[in-house]
Amino acid sequence: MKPLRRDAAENRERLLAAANQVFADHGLDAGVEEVAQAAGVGMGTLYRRFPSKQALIDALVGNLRLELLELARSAGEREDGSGLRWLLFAAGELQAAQPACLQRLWRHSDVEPEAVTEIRQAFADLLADAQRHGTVRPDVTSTDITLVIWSIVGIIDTTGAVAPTAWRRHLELLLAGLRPSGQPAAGLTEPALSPAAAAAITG
Amino acid sequence: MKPLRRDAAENRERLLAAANQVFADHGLDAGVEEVAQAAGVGMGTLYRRFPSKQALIDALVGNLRLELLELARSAGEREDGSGLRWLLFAAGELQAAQPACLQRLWRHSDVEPEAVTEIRQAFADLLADAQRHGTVRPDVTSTDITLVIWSIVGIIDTTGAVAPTAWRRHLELLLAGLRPSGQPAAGLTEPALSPAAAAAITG
DNA sequence: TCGTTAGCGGAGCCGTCGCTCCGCTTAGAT
DNA sequence: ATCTAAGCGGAGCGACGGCTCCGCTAACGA
Repeated sequence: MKPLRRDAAENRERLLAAANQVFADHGLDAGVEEVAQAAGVGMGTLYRRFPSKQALIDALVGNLRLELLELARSAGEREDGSGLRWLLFAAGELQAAQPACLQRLWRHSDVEPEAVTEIRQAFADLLADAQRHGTVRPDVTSTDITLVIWSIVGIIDTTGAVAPTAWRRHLELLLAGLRPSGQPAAGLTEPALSPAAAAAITG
Repeated sequence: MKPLRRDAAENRERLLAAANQVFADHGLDAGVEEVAQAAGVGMGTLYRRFPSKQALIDALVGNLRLELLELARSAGEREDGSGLRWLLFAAGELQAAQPACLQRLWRHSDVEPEAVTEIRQAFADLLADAQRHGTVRPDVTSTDITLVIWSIVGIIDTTGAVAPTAWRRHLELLLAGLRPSGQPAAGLTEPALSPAAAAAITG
């Protein structure tokens, strides 16, 4: 595998950035021509670098999965039981910042599969850790954490364009649901979604 | 507006049922021809009854909104503070049973808009009621309930095909997050999603 | 029973979008 | 400075999906 010519490598990066932007703005249904134009290159260039639109999307998904893996590893270094909460918020930030391929991120897709399993394992370990520290109620399982992630994805997908931080409020409430009996509810730091914003989405 | 001929009316119903089925199975991207075949009618019949694919979808959305309005009204009759919880579960059941146009249900769309506002008002009233009864913590606002609904939609959208009741577990945890400080956490009645099912979705 | 007309089916039209092809350009080695 | 092959752009091809059109059928009032 010879290294790419300098201009070609630069165009590749531009394409990825443009695709991220375009798909985030107009959804994955956006046309490839729009991506090429946003990157300032021709269709030929796009298809020389990525054999299909799907491959382009996969590249974005792969990058995102690797970034998430990074986060999962740093979360694992925390030993005080706060890693789970930290990782959930960090993952939320990442996803809210790059909402282009959210669905694909957590659905069956062959890119970087080992990253996904390692991330899942990290979440399981962090959950056990939190339960050991008494931060999370004992009847919660690791698939419940998966549900938490999926729900955040759904919230970002719905509200992201209008209220990019609304997912935090949702996550805070959800984490409150994971607290053991007897613990007082933590105050909510993220302000509630404004009714106007909600109306803008629901119509 | 003259009433439809008997066979025509029957075909209209068949089309709605078929569309619901097909869209639920293959998403809204499913072709109109598939819908027509599932209904056992020709394309002409479909387009005589519904001027566009969008109109067909809107009809489904409208029906769902009206059914939901029904539920919201019955929930309002409960005066013991349990209406909110009841309505959330009832709405979840309805949505899980008819996942065809879930996204459109709660997004800007001009069909039956007054139903949507009435439903939203009902949720707000039920929330106030629950807070008066001390079932829900006081710092929760009505847009938080909107977030709850959106998150359920997201969960059903993700897990519906593999685990049609997983959303209940999620809702139970979320409701636990709404409980005031000091109240013990209610036990979870819905079993956790199996790791195998989760893996089937995430890959 | 008979006539009228709403209703029916499905081949095909047309716009869209993913993708390819090929003649020109230019980075980078010698 | 020169050469060459990797890279480039964008017109255009083919497939697909929403929608239309028109000759035939049958519901239903008289």
